[in-house]
Amino acid sequence: MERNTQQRQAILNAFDKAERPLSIQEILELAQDDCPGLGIATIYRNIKALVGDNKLISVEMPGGVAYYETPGHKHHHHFSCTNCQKVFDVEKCGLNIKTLVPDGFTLERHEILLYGTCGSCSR
Amino acid sequence: MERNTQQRQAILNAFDKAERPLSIQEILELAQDDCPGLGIATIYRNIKALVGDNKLISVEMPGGVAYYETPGHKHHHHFSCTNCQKVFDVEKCGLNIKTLVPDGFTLERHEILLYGTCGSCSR
DNA sequence: ATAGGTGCAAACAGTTTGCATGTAT
DNA sequence: ATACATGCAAACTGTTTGCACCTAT
Repeated sequence: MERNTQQRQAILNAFDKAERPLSIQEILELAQDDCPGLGIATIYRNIKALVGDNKLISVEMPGGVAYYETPGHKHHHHFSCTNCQKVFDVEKCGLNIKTLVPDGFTLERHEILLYGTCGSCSR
Repeated sequence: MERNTQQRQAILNAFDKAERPLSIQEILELAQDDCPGLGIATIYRNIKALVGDNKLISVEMPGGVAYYETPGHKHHHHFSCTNCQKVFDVEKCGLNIKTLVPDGFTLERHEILLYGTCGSCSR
């Protein structure tokens, strides 16, 4: 992943436009606005390379759908709208997760998933 | 889902034996001990029916793999071992999740996923 | 006896890969 | 010029479905 192709630009631009975690399908649709004809295989290849380079982070949400977001945010979690299926960042954390870990287990990381309806869908 | 078939017995028995959330593949392997020749389609059909009847609950874990567990536990969360891939219940919760929800969003439920190594793999 | 369940194989959906062509350097 | 990236189509993997046969009731 070294060249600066139109396709790769369009993919990164999708994240700038959206400002929230995106699924593969969402990335495809947004990036095709900039780059018609962009193929799904190119999305998968670029996303995999970008995740490998730590230029994107994957957020695996239930339902078997992976979302991706740009790194550099501070520690945060995710809210999944059960109506529109969009995923949003939740900036706060501050919970004492360590109290949950069973004896003998070693905690590496944690994820908190919130489900409900987002601002637009709650109205 | 009304009949009490050998296959269905073997599937439910797998959960009794395991006492932890199981993936489709884990269910298949355990249930085939009791019922050789059991087909994967039967697992999917039974699991879907049992979840529909609230006789099983699905726990969607990252990586696109769904786990299933018996209901009736109190509110709890899950620990996923990054070494052996097994999923364990975490009985405690008691965190104040509501403080995380953004303004205008409506929270329906939450899931906390812990990742690390389990008791056996930490040794 | 018969409605519902099973196993197999085919169908599907999402993801990955091989290959000839295109393009950024 | 050339090595890397793309688009297409084929291959794969996990899940679902159609259908003839089987079995619990």
